[in-house]
Amino acid sequence: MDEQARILQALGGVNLAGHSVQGGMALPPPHGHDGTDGDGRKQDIGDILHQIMTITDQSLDEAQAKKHGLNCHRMKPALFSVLCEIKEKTGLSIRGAQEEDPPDPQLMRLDNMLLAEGVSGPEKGGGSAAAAAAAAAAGSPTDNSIEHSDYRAKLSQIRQIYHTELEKYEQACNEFTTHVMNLLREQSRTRPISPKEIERMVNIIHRKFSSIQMQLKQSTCEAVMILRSRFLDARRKRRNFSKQATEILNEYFYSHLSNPYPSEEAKEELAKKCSITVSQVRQHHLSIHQKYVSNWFGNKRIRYKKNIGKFQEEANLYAAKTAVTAAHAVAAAVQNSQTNSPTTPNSGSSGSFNLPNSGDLFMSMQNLNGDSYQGAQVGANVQSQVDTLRHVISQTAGYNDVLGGNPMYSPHGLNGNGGWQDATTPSSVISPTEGPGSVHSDTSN
DNA sequence: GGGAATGATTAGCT
DNA sequence: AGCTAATCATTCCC
Repeated sequence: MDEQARILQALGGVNLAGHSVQGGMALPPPHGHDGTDGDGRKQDIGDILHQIMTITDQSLDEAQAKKHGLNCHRMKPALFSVLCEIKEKTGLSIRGAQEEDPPDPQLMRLDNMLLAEGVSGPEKGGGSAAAAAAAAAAGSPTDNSIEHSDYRAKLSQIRQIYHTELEKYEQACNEFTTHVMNLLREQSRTRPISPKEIERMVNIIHRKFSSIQMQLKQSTCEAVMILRSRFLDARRKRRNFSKQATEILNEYFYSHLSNPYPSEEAKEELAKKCSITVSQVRQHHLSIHQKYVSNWFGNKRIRYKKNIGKFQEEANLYAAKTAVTAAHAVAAAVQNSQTNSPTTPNSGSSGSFNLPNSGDLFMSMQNLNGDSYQGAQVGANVQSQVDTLRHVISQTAGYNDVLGGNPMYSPHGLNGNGGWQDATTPSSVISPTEGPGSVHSDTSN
């Protein structure tokens, strides 16, 4: 500051102290001093300075004329360099404060969300399978897809608006920026403006515009959320599976009671069988139908475990149902085994039962489960078949002992440590050992 | 209308 | 990544 004043004083006796040069503040006209003619030159310089300082306050035409006049002034080069020097000194304090601000977390959140919702990202291919990833709405395929297309139409509407607006903003921003830059560059011939300053100004402009963009993004997000809650939060709007589907799932569940964890393939198969036949959309790597199945099994397991007593009847029902099939299959298998060599990995050769074709019983289990569960798992599957058979046998009475007496029977599907086993320990469901009739004696906790 | 049933979602765990 | 357990939200059924 002092220095600035000193320089100016030396130059023309005009005291600038306390005034920001770049601020473009108008100074009181210097001729307020007594116009002692002794210094025409001083007066002259004062005038020039004053003109420079107030150049931004004038109308364009006026300024243009003045500028021209200034540029032609003989003292201009000297004055200009001095001003540049001053500027350099004062400029130091200005810059350095805010260079690169870190990305705004809120903005990032908005961006992420827009991307996730498919608003800001690349256009999703019109392919039939593509767009629907987000929409995991339950329900029948038909109204599902109707809701879908409706949703997608609305979403793309939003998307379009968003993009045109964004483009508009960007364009406006660019226009404004170049305009300001031109202006500043133009002025920099008259008053000292460093490129850095121009850059700074551009940054300020960009920041302003991006805050406007943020508003756009925010309202877009809001719109999407509303849309979502209207349509897709039909995610929560559940719909019961068809009776048939539940039946199929229950069949699988109770016939695999000792290990009701369908493999991925089994899930897919089940989903297919349950006629949830919308296009296969991959979520993560799980088809949404598998997800339905997974949900179902998750719920089923937990609810069964929580209150086995309540499900007893159902268990019996399905066990009987499937066991009939099983029995047939076994019968056929026995016949076959006399001619064909057994093909299954004989895990444990459980008792007198040879179940070479057990895999056919429930949706070709060999393929479904054998692959991923292997070893012990195969044992578990065989086990489950045996469970079913035992159950039905005990119910139809008469054959209790064929299998019943075998104490090694308790399932060993996973292990003993608190997993599914504890709760399902079959004695409750299948209870041949408890003697006939006591099947239902098992009450809740 | 109200409770039971049930599909979906979530946090937390492994 | 898949599971359990708790919970939410809707539908079913009396």
